Amino acid sequence: MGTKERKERQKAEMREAVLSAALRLFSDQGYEYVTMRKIADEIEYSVGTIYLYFKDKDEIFFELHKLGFEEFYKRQIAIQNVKDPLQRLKEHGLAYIQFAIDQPQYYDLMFISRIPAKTIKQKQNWTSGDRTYELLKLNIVQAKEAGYFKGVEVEVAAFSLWSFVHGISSLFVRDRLTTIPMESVKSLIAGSLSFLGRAY
Amino acid sequence: MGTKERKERQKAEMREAVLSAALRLFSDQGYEYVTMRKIADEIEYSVGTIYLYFKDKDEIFFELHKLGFEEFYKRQIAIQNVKDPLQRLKEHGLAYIQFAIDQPQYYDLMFISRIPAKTIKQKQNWTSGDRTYELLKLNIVQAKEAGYFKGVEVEVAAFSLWSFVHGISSLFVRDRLTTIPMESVKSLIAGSLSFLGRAY
Amino acid sequence: MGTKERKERQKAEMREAVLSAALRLFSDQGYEYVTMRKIADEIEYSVGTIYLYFKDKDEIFFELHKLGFEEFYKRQIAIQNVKDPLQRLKEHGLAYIQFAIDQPQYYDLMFISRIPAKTIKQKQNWTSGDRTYELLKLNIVQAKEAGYFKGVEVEVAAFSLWSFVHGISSLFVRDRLTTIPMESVKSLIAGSLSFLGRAY
Amino acid sequence: MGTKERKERQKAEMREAVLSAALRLFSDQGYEYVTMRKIADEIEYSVGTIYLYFKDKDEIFFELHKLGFEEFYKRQIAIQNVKDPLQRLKEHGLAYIQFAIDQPQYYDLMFISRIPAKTIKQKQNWTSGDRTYELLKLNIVQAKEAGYFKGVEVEVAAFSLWSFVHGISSLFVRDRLTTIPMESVKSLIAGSLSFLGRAY
DNA sequence: CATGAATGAGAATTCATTCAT
DNA sequence: TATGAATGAATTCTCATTCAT
Repeated sequence: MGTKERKERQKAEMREAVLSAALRLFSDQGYEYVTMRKIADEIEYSVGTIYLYFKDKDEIFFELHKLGFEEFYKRQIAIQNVKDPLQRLKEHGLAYIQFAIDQPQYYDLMFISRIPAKTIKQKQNWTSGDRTYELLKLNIVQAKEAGYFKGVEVEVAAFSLWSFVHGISSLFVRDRLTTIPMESVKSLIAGSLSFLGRAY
Repeated sequence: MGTKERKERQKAEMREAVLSAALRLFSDQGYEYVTMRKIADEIEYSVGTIYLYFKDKDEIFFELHKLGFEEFYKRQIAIQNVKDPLQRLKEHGLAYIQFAIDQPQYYDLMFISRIPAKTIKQKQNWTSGDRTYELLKLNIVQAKEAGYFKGVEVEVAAFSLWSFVHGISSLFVRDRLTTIPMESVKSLIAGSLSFLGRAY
Repeated sequence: MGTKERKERQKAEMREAVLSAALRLFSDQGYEYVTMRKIADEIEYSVGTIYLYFKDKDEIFFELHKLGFEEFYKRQIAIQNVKDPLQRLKEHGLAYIQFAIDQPQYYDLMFISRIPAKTIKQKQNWTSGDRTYELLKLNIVQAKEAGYFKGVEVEVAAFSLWSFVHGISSLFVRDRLTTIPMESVKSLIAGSLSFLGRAY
Repeated sequence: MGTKERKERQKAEMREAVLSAALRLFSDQGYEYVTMRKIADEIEYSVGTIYLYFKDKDEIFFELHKLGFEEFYKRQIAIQNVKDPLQRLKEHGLAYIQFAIDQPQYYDLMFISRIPAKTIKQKQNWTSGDRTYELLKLNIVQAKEAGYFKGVEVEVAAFSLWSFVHGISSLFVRDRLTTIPMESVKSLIAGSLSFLGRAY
């Protein structure tokens, strides 16, 4: 019977609808502004219905967290097929920032926002964060083998690169670049990345 | 009679007590989770008492904002007497990060947190932020005159440096460095700064 | 299925319950002393529940205002089919006072109480008040045509009659007639009206 | 020693200052708007000081009540020396309305406002109100003896006259006469009184 | 006499969550 | 599955009143 499957698909669709509404609201007005009622209004269901799909408000945000990290890690993996180690490293950084540009709400949620303390289970996500960091270090090691990063410890290089892209991303996501004309932000970012390249 | 003076001192102390409790809570739990009651409990006074010293919740956060930027700018200014342009630039970055390390709660409030939209008066503070950015650019121009940053636009360099120190600071402030043993964080930061120096 | 209808009826009943509790309290204790909690206690629901039916406290009082004026105007209209102009005028006055006697709480709300300044929309209600006044003047004009009110300006007559019935009504509504035995109040009022009739 | 006297005078002056500030605020924005702090600000003393002169907020309004009735009764008495009974009666009504015009805050407080239930002692004031009513009836009796009010019971006539002047006064005090151009209010009132005179 | 500091009680309003239908 | 009704707990803020100085 496909009935079961259909039901599951419907269930999944409903969950997605809730999540995307929550993410939209979150990004529009900030975490504190998202109320269950607003999510319900957004998807045109009653408040109670949401509780059929999610245990509580926290679960919604935990799920968003998870989805964000999945999408994020997927992009990181996609980079790994680039052959040249240095090129791969650059693409890595670009992909990181591109994620922040494409999905600022997720970036905010994942790397900037304070998440309700209750959610300890996040361990799981951080694993995902850690995986990314390990990937970065791996790429640096390989770049070193190819002759780059002479005299720089792997840890130091990894931390530097991460800080750099996170700095750019969070300034972007939190609109701290209002001083700078929006049109030139992209070229500015590109410039910054190549400037950093001088240190390799 | 020093009566009047004493009273004023007491008044100032009370304001300070409220502010420091608020800052502590704010940084622990985020703006939206700090309630007047929590602040009152923290200082062991009744809620109403806070209203004798601050008009409303916003005023407390506005005041913290202001104090933070004052301290921040003071540190920036202190650097300017360093003669060598490159050295000055390095100290500039170090001072920025040092502020985040010494005053993580302020750094959070000033550069990471979403601030209540109401507070428009903040212009004043952002001016302070802008002043700092102008200072950074000035220092870069002077470093260029001394032969550094060849082939790098001032804007690009400024943005890169700012992103870098902000990245480091916010990873530190938001405890994203738990992976890394706390003892080595300092040397890691130093290493990073000198790594970036290779790009000048 | 009458389910929908029943629900709507229930909703209407709840609104009515809130309104009637509010009116009762309002008239007992005055607008400023009626709190949402008191209304809630009165109807034995939680405070929050009231907000499911009314946007805020003001809306409750605005609604009462509206209902009061509707009932009031309905009574005025009913009089208009009396043929004889003088008789009509007398009935007009009687109906006015009768409304105050039947619905002292509404009368209080509509013609005596100070109403929250916010409620500007009241225009709508005052229009209703104005309509009544216009009706009164019309009736006087017609009574004049029938030979009454000789040598008295319409405006003066209208104001006099209005003052008179309002005076009676508000003394009654605000219990200023305690001196007078309640049984004889009615005949007193009747006597007053016929006394005034001598002036026509 | 005049010391004691001076002290008492000062005390009386202070009480007066509080009372007049309270009355001013009361008339500006309504009873509920008068807070102890606002009274204190108005007289430029601290809140606590008021409690040295008045037991609590109620006492202030009770006192105002009393003063109002004293002034009111004084005016009524002043009329009594008019010889002609009818003329005296007319002056009586005029004086009543004039009081409402001169002291709308007092009139409001005394004859319209709901007073906090606590204040039961008001008996005392009502005595004053009663005295006035007795005076009115006395004047009517004397007017009857002079041939007026033929066929009208004293009670009815008294109630009618009182209702009439109270109606006028309260419409005036509560600004229900906005429809009517303020300039013509006075002549309107005069007209009304003489209109009523036709019924004597 | 005068005050400034402090507070408890209470105001309107919001919201996550539950539950009978 | 979906909902609408209901609520308790929490929020910010106000105010009459007390009291040590």
